[in-house]
Amino acid sequence: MCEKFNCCTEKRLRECFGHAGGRLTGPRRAMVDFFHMEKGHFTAEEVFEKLSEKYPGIGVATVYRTLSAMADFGILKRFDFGKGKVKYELSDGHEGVRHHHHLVCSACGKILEYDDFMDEEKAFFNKIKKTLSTRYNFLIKGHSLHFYGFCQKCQKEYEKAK
Amino acid sequence: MCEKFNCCTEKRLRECFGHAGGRLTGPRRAMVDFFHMEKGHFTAEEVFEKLSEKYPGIGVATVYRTLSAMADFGILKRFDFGKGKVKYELSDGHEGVRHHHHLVCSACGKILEYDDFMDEEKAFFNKIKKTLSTRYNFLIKGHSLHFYGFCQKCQKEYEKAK
DNA sequence: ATACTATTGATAATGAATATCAATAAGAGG
DNA sequence: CCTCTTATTGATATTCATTATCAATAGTAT
Ligand SMILES: [Zn+2]
Ligand SMILES: [Zn+2]
Ligand SMILES: [Zn+2]
Ligand SMILES: [Zn+2]
Repeated sequence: MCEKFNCCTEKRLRECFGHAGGRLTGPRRAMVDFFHMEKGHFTAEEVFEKLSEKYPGIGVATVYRTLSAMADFGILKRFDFGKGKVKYELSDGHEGVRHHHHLVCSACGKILEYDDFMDEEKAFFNKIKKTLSTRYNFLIKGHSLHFYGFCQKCQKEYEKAK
Repeated sequence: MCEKFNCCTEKRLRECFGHAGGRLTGPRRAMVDFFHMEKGHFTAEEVFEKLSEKYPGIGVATVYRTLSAMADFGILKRFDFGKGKVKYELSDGHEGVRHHHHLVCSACGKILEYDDFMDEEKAFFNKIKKTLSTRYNFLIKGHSLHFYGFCQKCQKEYEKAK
């Protein structure tokens, strides 16, 4: 199962789940597999529904719990685009996942990814981080950036409404 | 009341509230005043509590409705740092409010503001926006950027836990 | 002042996320 | 492989922020 993904070894997964003796259960393996196979951004509800097909009987609570654990540990990245539902995606560093940001449609909620300008961004943000850390006595662990607006499909409606 | 703030004239406020004949009511004036006087970031609940002192009897529903209207129109800026509660603050362009971003403490939720590097940021983001708009057919209306990590007070506890 | 109707506020309802807890199953040890 | 211990599961109840409902109220035009 998870051994297929050398980005998430069994050892790493055991660390992830429970700081003292986390068990590698069926539901947890299924969740890990899900995010390694299906690329994209999912709400807890979506994970529950899609996963139920392959893993019937899984409970909603387990999905929420496992998502939290994986996000806290760093395997998943948590997003909150302000639509009431939190979304998760495989974090940077996994096979085939590069650091990227999102274009979020305010109308239909569609999410586009981009990874252009990442070198320039890195240079800029590193400089910022260094200064802010010392100036505000703040230990920076990460950043969140996204652009919001309207996707191609929703632009016409927006122009009409305005 | 609101006429005190030439950044939000009565005309502008009437536009804000209801696209056809928005009435300038007591609660609405009170909300506008609140955000012009108290600088900072507030949840709906906080606005309700603090405002209740000066405007007894105001209802929660009205607070939520008015916050949404003001944010949709652009007087307020809406934040969602993923703590379950949405926060609002007076948007850029109001007297004494400059474009800025936030350092959010993952432990205690404290929010620090910074407006350093805004010229460089503007240059960088403008370039990005132009490219992304055409490349992804996306109409960009704004961006959201924040750094998360640990404030001075919470850094020790974090190091201990890790 | 009168009438018309947008708005209010008390309250019910929604819905995402979390807590509860008996039943289950992972893993250790024999 | 079997047994025991206990972390984890999943059905369910619960929380809590936000939204919907609707009769009463209050802006505003005449
Ligand atoms: Zn769209
Ligand atoms: Zn993504
Ligand atoms: Zn803190
Ligand atoms: Zn701010």
